Formats: sequence, structure tokens, C-alpha cells
Amino acid sequence: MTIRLYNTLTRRKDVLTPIDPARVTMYVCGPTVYSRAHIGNARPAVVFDVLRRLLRHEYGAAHVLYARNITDIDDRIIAESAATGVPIGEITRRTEDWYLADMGALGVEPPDIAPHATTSIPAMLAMMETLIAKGHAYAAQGHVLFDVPSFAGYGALSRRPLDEMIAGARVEVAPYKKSPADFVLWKPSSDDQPGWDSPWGYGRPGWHIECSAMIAESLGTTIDIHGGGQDLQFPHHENELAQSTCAHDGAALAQIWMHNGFLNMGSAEKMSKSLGNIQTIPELQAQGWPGEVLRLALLSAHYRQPLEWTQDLLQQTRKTLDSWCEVTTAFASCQEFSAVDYRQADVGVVEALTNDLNTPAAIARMHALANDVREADQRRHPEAEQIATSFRAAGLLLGLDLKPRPVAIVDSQERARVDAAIAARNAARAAKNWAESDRIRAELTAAGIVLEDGAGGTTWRRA
RNA sequence: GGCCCGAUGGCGGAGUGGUGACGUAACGGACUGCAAAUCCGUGAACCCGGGUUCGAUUCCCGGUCGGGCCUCCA
Repeated sequence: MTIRLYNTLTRRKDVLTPIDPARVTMYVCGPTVYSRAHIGNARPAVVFDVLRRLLRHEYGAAHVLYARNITDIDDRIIAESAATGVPIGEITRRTEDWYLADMGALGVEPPDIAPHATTSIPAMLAMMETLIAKGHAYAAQGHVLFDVPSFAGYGALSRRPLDEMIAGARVEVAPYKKSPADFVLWKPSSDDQPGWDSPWGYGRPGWHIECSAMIAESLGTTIDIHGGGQDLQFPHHENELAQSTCAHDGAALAQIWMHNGFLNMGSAEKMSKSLGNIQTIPELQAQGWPGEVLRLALLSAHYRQPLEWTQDLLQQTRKTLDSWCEVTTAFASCQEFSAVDYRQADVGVVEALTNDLNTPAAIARMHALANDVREADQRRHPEAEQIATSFRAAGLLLGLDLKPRPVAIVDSQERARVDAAIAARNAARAAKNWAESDRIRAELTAAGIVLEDGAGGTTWRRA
């Protein structure tokens, strides 16, 4: 099936044509590990996790190579260490562990490759030497700078004319820059700052060079998809593109550039650490929102659109997820996780995703499938089971495990206790002793168990 | 100031040159001892002004409002 993705470089939906369909490559800018990620940081992780699942569906799991970096050297990390007294290594290790745990809670699988900036210094130094040799970078006062005017294509990604950028610059231009637009590839470190020896002295890399070096090292010269948040479009991705293109004699860095939108917190204000209006994933979980609810909520809007992040959205999402899990309950083939494969996913859901990852359309299709299953099941139509399977498989494509309910009844004593209570209540109901039957229901409700009297008897589930 | 993006029902959120998804909320009904779930049904929107067109929410221009980036940021 043809996958079309919106390409920031061309400002239209382009057909994805992998350079090598047996090795589809995707790189997404990962976190700078200086403080715990918030739910807004999770949007790209979840979005590109879905894209990865779609790519695996189309090209085969063994033919997709996904890299997401860890930026573990950065001035914010140095500042965080200085402010808290916690050693840099501890901050970065701890924050990365949190990141992986938090994303895991949202059903995000770890990438195939997770390059770290600090272990890619040789590759960065090599790329800088190449850029200098080719006349696209120069050394000055312990710095190495990229010579922006030397690259005619600069500004193509963010559509910023170079002269206007210089004219509108609000930052004071460092004296060692040949052009105000030039950016730092390498900068000197003081003795108390982390650094590495280099031909230009003891120092550390600038922000942009790491991604260029790590992409070349781990995936290749030209990759199929490059992703990240909208805010990275400029200057980060523009600079990455410039460095890599110049280092590789004009070869494109990526075929398709994708950028996700932000989460808004009420009043259309974006969630950000500097505004202080963030919610971390453990905080949200502590409020009672399971990871899958958070994940589906993040997918409820198209990835390029802003998403209003509200309690109402989470409540609505939880309800949706509950009803979807209810749908698979009656079908034996859906009970066993191993029996369901995402390759059996409903074609309507797949089609929605191949259209620039239209998750809202995919979710709408899921609702339709759920209705189909309920209807077919009600009529005892043999097709019901098959639809239920394609429904659950499509859920896997979205990264949702739509397990049948009730779930997590590991305690057989508890099960026996609930069964006994239901029997007692049904006896009371048969005797029209409503006071007693309501008392029993209230007791179970207090224990977090919801009873449902259906045509086939009383069933229960966790609230 | 420059560049870019957006504006759809109470809310969230797709999509389309012509019978206006989907979800949730509201209302009516069926079912139910009550409830939940489910089912049936009813209302409910395309920012403003021009233009193109037989016809625009959809295309074009202008405006208003909102957001992002230009400095760290998913």
C-alpha cells in the first residue's frame, strides 16, 4: 500500500519511496537528558512509534531501522548539574532511564538504535574536519563554525531567506563569526566543564552536529524519514541539513522531513518547561490515567495539528478504550495475545494511517469496527470473530493492546469472593429483596468492581 | 518586525467543489427492580468580507483572531 507523508521540505504529501525497501531508515530527534520528560515530549515518541509500526506492517519488521538519539552533552545539563550539585553523569543516566520508562508506559517500543552524543564525538570531529576541508566550516578562537553563506541551499527547509534572517537577528553576533548566521559546531570548554580533546583544543560539540554525525554513522548518508517536533525545524533541522549536505557533496540528508505539532494546555498555551505548565507521565498515572489512555489521547488529533490537552479529553478517551476492550471479550481468538498479529489489521485502519498518519480517521474506523463486531455478535453471525480479530490487530498497529475484560484477576480467592457475592445478590434479586441486592452491589462498587446485569447473567469488571 | 501554520457543532476532532465523518456531551425512546452496557431516534458547526464557479466549509485575495519559530524547547 502506498504511504504518503507530509514533507516539510516540499510542503505537500509525498509518496514514501524507500531508497532500499529492505532497509527503511528513520531518525527522530530524541531528548536532551537534563530533566524529566513531560507528556508533550511524548507526542513525537508516540507518533513516530505508530509510523514505525506502519512501516513494519508494510515492509516487514526486519526491514525497518529506527534510530532515536540521546543528547547527553548540552549546556542545560551542565547548568542543571551546577544548580543541583548532582554529577552530570548521574543526571544524564537517570533522565534517560526515566525517559525509557515513561515512554514504555505509553507503549512506545525502544528504537533499534539509540546513539548517544558523548559516544559519537569521533564521528563529529571527523565530520567537522571534512567540512573544513571542503570550505564549509572554519576554526576561530577555539571554536569551529559552519560557514552558512557557503551553502546556497540554506533556508530551504524552514523557508527563511538568509538575508532576512540576518537582518532580523536579535542576538548579538559573536565577533569570531564571519557571517552573523554562522553557527557553532564546536566550542571551547573550561577546565571544570565536560569536554574532549580536539584539533582545536579542549571543547565540546554544538547542538546540531551530533545528529548529522550520528545519522551518517548509524543509518547512512541519505535516510528515508527524519522526524521531530515543529520547533526543531529551525534552526536545528535546517543546520543539520546544511552540515550533512555539505559534508556529503550535495547528497540529501533525508527524503522526507516530518514535524509534529504541540500540546496546548487550556487557553491555547503550549505545554513547556519554561512556562511551568507541564505534566509528567508518572503524575498523570498517579491521577489514575493508564498509559494506554494517555497514548490514545495523544493520537486523537492528527500529529501536525495542535492538541488540546484536557481532563475532558482523558475522560473521553478512557471511555473509548473501555468500550473497545469490551468488544473483544466474547471472542476466544482474541483472548490470546499471541494469536493476534498486527498483519491481520483491518485494511481501513491501515489505509487511514497510510494517508499521512491520519490517526483520527483510524480511530473513527475503529469505532465503526467495534460497532460491526457488536452487531454481528448480537446476530450470532460467524463473521463476528473475524472482525474482532482484525479490530484487535488494528489496535496493535496503533500500539494499543485491546485485551478482553475482565482482566488482571490473578487472585482466585478474590474471584471466588466476587462470584459468591454475585450469587447472593442474584438470590436476593430473585426474592425481590432489592435492599439486599443493592447493598451487595454497593459493597462491590466500593471494592472497585462494577456489576452488569445482562441477558446472559451478571458479569463484572474492574471500574 | 520577519517567516510559517491554523480558524469546523457545548467540547474534542476528521474530511470534502454539490446528499455536512467519528467521538463525547444534551434530549426522547427501548431494555432494566434500580443501575451499567447496548440499541433506535432528535436536535447541533464549517471566523468575517470579496472573487472564481451552475454551485464553496472546501480554491484565490484581503481582513480579524489564535498559535509556532526567529534565543533553550517535542
